[in-house]
Amino acid sequence: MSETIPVSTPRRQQIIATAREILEEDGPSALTMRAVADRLGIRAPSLYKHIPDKDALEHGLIEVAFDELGDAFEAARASQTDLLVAMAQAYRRFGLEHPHLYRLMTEHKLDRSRIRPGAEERAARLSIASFGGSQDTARALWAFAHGMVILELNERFPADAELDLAWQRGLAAFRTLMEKDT
Amino acid sequence: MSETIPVSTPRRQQIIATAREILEEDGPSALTMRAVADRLGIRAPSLYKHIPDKDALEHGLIEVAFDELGDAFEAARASQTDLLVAMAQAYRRFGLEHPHLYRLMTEHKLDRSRIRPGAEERAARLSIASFGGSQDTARALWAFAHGMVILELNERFPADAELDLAWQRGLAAFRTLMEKDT
DNA sequence: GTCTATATCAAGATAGAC
DNA sequence: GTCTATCTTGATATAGAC
Repeated sequence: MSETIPVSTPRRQQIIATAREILEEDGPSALTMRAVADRLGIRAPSLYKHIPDKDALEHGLIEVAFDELGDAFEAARASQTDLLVAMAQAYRRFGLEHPHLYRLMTEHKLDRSRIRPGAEERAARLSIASFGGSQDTARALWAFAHGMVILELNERFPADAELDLAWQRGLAAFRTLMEKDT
Repeated sequence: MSETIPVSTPRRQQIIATAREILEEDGPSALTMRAVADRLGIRAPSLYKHIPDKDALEHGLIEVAFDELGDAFEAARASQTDLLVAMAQAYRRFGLEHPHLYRLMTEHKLDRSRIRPGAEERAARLSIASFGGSQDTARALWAFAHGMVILELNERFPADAELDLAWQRGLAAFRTLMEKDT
């Protein structure tokens, strides 16, 4: 017999915000129910009156992340600089400024039934709609951007690699392609 | 007072091979010292006579993975088809055929002091030397390939996405660029 | 909505005997 | 080289009182 827990309450939002602080500051291994409770000044079991389980907590974080990435994309679209460059910069900046959050939202399969419908779609739509390329090209471009961000986060490029230049080369490649695309 | 354990013994290789089976079959959460020992018919503590700790075991797996990826690149270079396409196919195939191994070797920072010097370099050298592009372009291309593989493994593309086409678009983009490169 | 107490589980690793 | 026994740690989650 499982209790029904409302999806959105102030306390729940507070728990997710606290979880986010811990994740961003100390990484995923520090994100435990106990750590969240400690920071809120309560005991871990009390959390379960507000949120069903840890998985729900993580999906709450993913939801927030998609919302903020969407916000970043909207701001980039409004900027006056080259659109492709502006969107790429927004994406890269988000990843570098929120590495643990970025990993959380990209490193695993996503159970879309556990996040608010539309959260992911909005970010995807904003990123794709800006370009003239085909869907296939948009997917390839996303793969490039994700690869650049995650390999940088994982420190896989040589320490002296000029990643700004690698971004430029990649974007130049796709720009050429999209001008030829539908 | 720590015991010195030889880096390469038959038993050690056997342990790593067993660990690989478990990782590939059942994923990282199944890869425990106990599971490895069970499959070998011994007790977990006995493993520590042959390998220092679990981290060493994982780095042994990463080493094997780089060696095999290097082999795949060599085979691709010898093929008669378009080089860029052949290398990309080899990379993608490796990732899809060994998803857990691929994740293990790419998802984290790499402590290069714990793998055999040259293992990573060989794979990198084989992949880069084939192209005429700049280093920056090579890095962008790697990011594209990694992004395509890991997003496919994480099922992030729509189920009906035609990933062959996305690969084609991305490779076409980089090909155009490299023809203009140094 | 919070608490205490507890169930449950599982991991990596060491000591010391044989 | 393998064993048994054990240490140490830490996690998610539930029951039931207040």
